[in-house]
Amino acid sequence: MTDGPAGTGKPPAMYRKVAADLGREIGEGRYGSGGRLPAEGELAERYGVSRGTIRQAMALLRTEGLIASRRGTRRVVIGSPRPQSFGELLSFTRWARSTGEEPGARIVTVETRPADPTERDQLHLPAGSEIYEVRRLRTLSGRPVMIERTVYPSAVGELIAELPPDTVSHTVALEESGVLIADAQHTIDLCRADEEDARLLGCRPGDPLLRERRCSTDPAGTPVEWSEDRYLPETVAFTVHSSAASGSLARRPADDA
Amino acid sequence: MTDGPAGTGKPPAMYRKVAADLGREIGEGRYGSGGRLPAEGELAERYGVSRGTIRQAMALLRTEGLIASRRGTRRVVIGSPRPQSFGELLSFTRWARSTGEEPGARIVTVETRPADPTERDQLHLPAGSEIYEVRRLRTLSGRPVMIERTVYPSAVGELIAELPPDTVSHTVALEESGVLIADAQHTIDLCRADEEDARLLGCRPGDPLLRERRCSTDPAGTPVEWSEDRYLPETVAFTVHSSAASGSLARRPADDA
DNA sequence: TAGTGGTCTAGACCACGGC
DNA sequence: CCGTGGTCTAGACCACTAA
Repeated sequence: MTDGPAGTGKPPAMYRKVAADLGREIGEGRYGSGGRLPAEGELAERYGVSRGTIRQAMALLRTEGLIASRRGTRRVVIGSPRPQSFGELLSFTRWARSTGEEPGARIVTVETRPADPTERDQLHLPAGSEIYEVRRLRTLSGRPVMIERTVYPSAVGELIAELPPDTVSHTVALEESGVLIADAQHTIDLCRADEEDARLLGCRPGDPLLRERRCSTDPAGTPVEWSEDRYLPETVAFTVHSSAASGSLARRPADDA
Repeated sequence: MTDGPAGTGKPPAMYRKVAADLGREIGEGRYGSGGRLPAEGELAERYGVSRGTIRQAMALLRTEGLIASRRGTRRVVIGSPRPQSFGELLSFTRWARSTGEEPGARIVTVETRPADPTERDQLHLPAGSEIYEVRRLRTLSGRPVMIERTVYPSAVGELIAELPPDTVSHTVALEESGVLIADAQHTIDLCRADEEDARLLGCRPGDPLLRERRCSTDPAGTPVEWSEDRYLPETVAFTVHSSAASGSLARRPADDA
């Protein structure tokens, strides 16, 4: 919830502290659902900062879908704090732990091969580039829930290949190697289990799966991974906030890829 | 793409114009994929505005997933402009038209009844409140693709009930009545077709459908609609951008509701 | 009318990246 | 080292809401 940029040890900016405070207070119900927040000026005085800093904090809370605002009236609470940070979105492991489940991973295949056209496009790679592909079966408390098929550009893949085979969280391992993820573009739709999916997940070929495809980039805008995750239904749902002010969700015609 | 607050006739703010310009230029490939944008100072001079205004524009482009930024280097292009505005996300009709398809709607049922607990919770209604429920079959060029089940609080429902029965876009009609939507919270998962879904969509009961549930609020934070849309697979996918700076997407344990 | 958020300015200092 | 974006300040004026 309203946490700073992924695990960098920097002292957080003031506006992040303010946003975190307000987010916590909103979660505690201090303002009630639909209640009004203090005015910008009042908060500026309370924290001893300028109005601009308060407004930065408010902008954060707004993109998180916690508050709505218009000219003329105080800001209004419209949501609860996300229990989930960006890190927990990208890392199955972190997400599972935050829900109290025990995450697991079983490597199915690891290979290096030339990137196909889709992979080259997603990862911004020139023709003929080699990529690393890792397929894993992910489990929650021992129960299979998802097939993860991740493609890394070779520079990143080499880091992955050196990990101990029992490493549960590749994302966390990459962070510890200095590979941070700053942005991701996701596509969510429905697909059918193939023979391999069915064997590993314990369902039948052709059974429907919830699919999330994702391309993640580092702070410099360089693609770091391209992943396709296939979930058993009844295990996860995705939630999104969108607003007229920013709008990060879109619908699009069904896939072809 | 980078458009102003839903169809209000106000002259757009300067930072929105700058963002729209840059978004268009990015779409035209002027900076290339992975290319660098002009520096803040250069843009401030070019547009004759202060650095703060340019930074507001950049913040917009950033939440849209178009650019990445870090201290020390110029901003980098990481995406293409969304072909889809917030309006096209909320309105099936507008979305369909923007893709060149002909949207249709067939009313299945309209009723008023007391809100159930889930509906009261989503719409912030007190116990005993009446709601309007509208079920419609949505089509693309005559082909059934989605079942829409929308619940409105009575004040909004009364407006809907007065519409001509052949009104295709309820969302647009509401806007014209002054009911604007500013924020929405979405949940995307997979569900199974019931008897009614199957009959209307031309599939079999139990067949998998892609489900989007949505609660939309007006600029004051008041809930305006609570909708559950069930799409035939192979007709749509959802795309989301998320970033460490803001993060509007989350994963959550499967549903119960 | 008084209070509020939306927009914008013109500065300042700092942290980081790349040369 | 210099250029860049990140953070913050202290003002200003306006548009809108609610009393």
